[in-house]
Order: sequence, then C-alpha cells, then structure tokens
Amino acid sequence: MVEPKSSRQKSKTQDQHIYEEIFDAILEQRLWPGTRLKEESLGEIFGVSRTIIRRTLSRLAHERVAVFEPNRGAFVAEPDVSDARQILDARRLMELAIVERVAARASSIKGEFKKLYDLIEQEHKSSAAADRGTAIRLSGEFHLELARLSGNKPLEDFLRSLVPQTSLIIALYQSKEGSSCAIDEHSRLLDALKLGDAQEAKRLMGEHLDHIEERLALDGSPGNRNLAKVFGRQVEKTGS
Amino acid sequence: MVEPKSSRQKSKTQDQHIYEEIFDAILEQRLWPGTRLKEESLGEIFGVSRTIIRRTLSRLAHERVAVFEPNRGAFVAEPDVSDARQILDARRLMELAIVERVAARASSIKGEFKKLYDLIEQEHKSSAAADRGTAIRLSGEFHLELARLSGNKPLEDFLRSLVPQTSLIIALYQSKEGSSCAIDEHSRLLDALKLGDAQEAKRLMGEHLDHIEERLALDGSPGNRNLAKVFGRQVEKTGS
DNA sequence: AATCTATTAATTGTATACAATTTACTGGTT
DNA sequence: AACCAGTAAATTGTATACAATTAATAGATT
Repeated sequence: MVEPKSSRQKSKTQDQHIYEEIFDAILEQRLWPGTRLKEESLGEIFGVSRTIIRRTLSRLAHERVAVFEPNRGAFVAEPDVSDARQILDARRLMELAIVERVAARASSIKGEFKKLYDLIEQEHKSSAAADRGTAIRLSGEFHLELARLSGNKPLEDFLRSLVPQTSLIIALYQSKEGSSCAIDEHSRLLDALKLGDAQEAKRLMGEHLDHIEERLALDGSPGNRNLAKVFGRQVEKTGS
Repeated sequence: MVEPKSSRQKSKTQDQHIYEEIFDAILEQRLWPGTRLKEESLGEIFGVSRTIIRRTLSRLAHERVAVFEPNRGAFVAEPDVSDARQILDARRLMELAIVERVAARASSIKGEFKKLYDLIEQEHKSSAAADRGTAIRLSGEFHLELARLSGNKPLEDFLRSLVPQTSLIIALYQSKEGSSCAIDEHSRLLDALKLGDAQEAKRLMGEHLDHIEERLALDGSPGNRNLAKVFGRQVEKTGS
C-alpha cells in the first residue's frame, strides 16, 4: 500500500487545515472582530465548495469565535464588555485548573516539556523581530500546549475556544501596548511546573492573567477603547 | 406585521428542536452509547434533508456527545474509562465553579430560583411515577439551569456538553441502581444557594457528585460493568 | 440634493445529484 | 459448514442547483 488515502480521507485534514488557517489568523489578529466571512470567497481561497467552508464556519461559531447572523452570514465575533468579562473569568478558572493538573503530572510527563520550551524560544525570536502577530499566536499556542499536558481533553477543548476569544477581546479592548513581559512569565511558570510546584505555578498563572487583564479597558470608558472599535467596523479582509 | 417569520427563519428553531430531541433522548437514555445515527432516517423522522441533520450531528459531535467515524457515519459516543474520568473531573470543576458564582449572585437573582424549584418538584413526581428516564433528564436540566444562573455563558455552554456526556457514562458504567437521593440533594443545595452560602453549597455539590461517581464502576473490573456494554453493541434505535 | 421606492444583483439557506466508500449479499471453493 | 471473492445495495461526503433573503442600485419624488 503506497497511497491508501483517498481524496475523501484527506477531507478531515483538509477541514483541519482551513480551520487552523482561520484560527491562526484570528490569533495573530490579522482577522479583526466583525470581519465578514463570506462563504464563496473563502471557498475560492481554499479551493473547496461552500459545503466545506460552511462546516468550518459552523465549528468556529460553536466555539464562539465566529457568529452567524441569520441570512447575513458569518462574522468574526465581537465580544462586548459583558461577554469579555465572562470569557476572562472562564479562562482564569480553566488556566488555574490546567496548571494544577500539569503540576500534579509533572513527574510522569517530564519528556513532554520540550515543546513548551521551544515555543518560548520562538516567542523570544518573534518578539525580537518585532513580529507581533506571530508572538501573540505563539503565546496562545503555549497555553494550548499546557492544556494538552493537563491530560484532560474536555478542558483542553474548552480552552481552545477561550484562547482565540481572548485574542478578540485584546484586539477590541487593549488600551496599553503589550510589553513583552509575558515571555518571562511563561518561562517562570514553566520552571515551577517542572518542579511540580502547583501552588507557585498557580500564583504565577494568576499574575500572568492579571497582567493581560490590566492592559484592557473593560470599564466602558470610551476614552480607553481601541479607536478602531470606536470609529466603526473594519475593512473586509476576506474579499477575493 | 402578523407573520413576519418566513419558512427560513424557522430554520434556527427547527435546528434547535431536532438538537433538543436527540439531546433529551440521550439524557433519558433512550439513545444508547454506540447507537448509529443514520442521516437519512433522522431526516425522514424530522422531515428535513440530510443537510440539516448533518449540521445537528456536527454540533453533537463537537460537544462529544456523538462521534463521526469517517465514511461510516455518526454514532452516539461511547466514552471509555479514561474519557469518563476526564469528563467527570471537568464536570466537578465546572459545577463547583458554577455553584460558587450562583451563590455570589444569589441576592440579585432572587426571582430566578423558581424554575429550579419547579424542576425539583417535577423530579419528585417523575420519581414517584417510576419514570426513570424523565427523572434523569430533569436532573440534568436542573444542573443546566443552575449553570444559566451562574451568569457565565461560556461555563454554561461547556456544562451543556458535559451533562449529556455524564449521562452516557452512567449508561455505560453504572453498577448499582441509582437511589433517589439525588432529589433531596438538589433541594438542600438550592436552599444553601438561596442563602448565598457558597461554602456549604460547594460542599453539597461535591457530595452530590461523589454519590454519582460512587455508583459507577470505573475501575475496569468487568464484573461491575453494565452487561449491555460487556456483551456488545445495542440494537439500533434509529432505523425507520 | 436628499429621501424614498422599485428593481436588480449578490448572498445565504436548503435540497438534491452524484461520486466515493462501506456494508450486505450471492455464489463458489476448500 | 466455514470461508473467501466479487458484485449489488446502502450510506456517507462533496459539489451544485435553486429558493429565500438581504444588500446595492437606479430612478422618481419632494
């Protein structure tokens, strides 16, 4: 058997690929909240019919990263302040639970920490190269890899929807420019995890999330809001 | 405007209806783990094309209540022991967090507790009538209503996938028959919540979940497993 | 010129047609 | 009788066609 995979069995990986492209675009903030996701345009871009695109959009909608407006199509989600608070609350709950579980398993997954160190290194590089988009995405991937190491798939899946949603929140509400402190925070967190120090790891994760939230203006004072959001919708980035 | 809704705007509620029918069938354990969900059959039952059914199945698959096997179709999920442990772990985390949040908001949502009392009453009735399926479903709805009152939609959505998954776990691994203690537990939990006593409410919820887990045989000893699971797949319940 | 209305174009929502694959069945072989 | 191959039927996976709706445009009216 040289090529056992038919054109149809590619479908799942094909699906996954399209999903990840959009996912990454949101993480890297190339795809802005409110951006229209036109089905035919996306179909042309990825060389598939609307059927496939529609399934991908449906998945994104289920993860609350996209929203379907009836008869108007799909758009990148625009979480309002209330949504944002709920998402960040849920994320904190998840991240602390994940860190706790990773710390508890630390001794039995020693070999699995390598990818986390690699991600941190890549983050450093992207940050040094002032490649903000990539740096943000890698930061998200760090958290997702942590979730994977928790050994709890439901928690991992849930975080997979919260991470891009956080990205949208940052796009909409970040007032101060993000200093690159996050990288060192990841490093220190990982050190604590490797030692299985759940208490310290949770403390560091809590602080890490505090720092992310501190940079946001969720108090509703328009002065701090992202100008793009204040002055209206973005240009479509999906058109052919 | 007498009838502003077109045939297409029914679609969303139509979708929701089909989803809930299957969801309830799983909660009530009329739909057994491993049952095949044939697209055309379901389409005939609900009077829609495979397109709609496929979307519903896709949603169920995303919630891990159903599973797609490539080129073979969708089946009701059959969580293995490892899956079960992760699901129950995640569910405990969620339920405790939810209870905490409901307790914190207790004073500002006083009027919203009515539905919970109604559900408990219905549970009593179904239990008295020996209507086990309905009783189980109502128990699930109690937890979902609680999640709604947490005021955190992401957490609510996540629990909405964990509750039917728990139902599947119970179907597969419950060894001892469930005594009706759960009802009183719901009552006492609700009393604590109404008072805003988070500590006590969490304690009660923890015990409640302990009791559910105690009745399961997740240790892998086949002697305690559900016979239906041991001796193989169930009869299809989906055929026309 | 601005606003409203009618018409056209663009887009989504659903059903259906067809291709790829799996499952069931039949007949033959050991 | 059990087992295997080959064929037919059933089922899924994808693309496409068409209907319903929304958005865009042009023309008329104030």
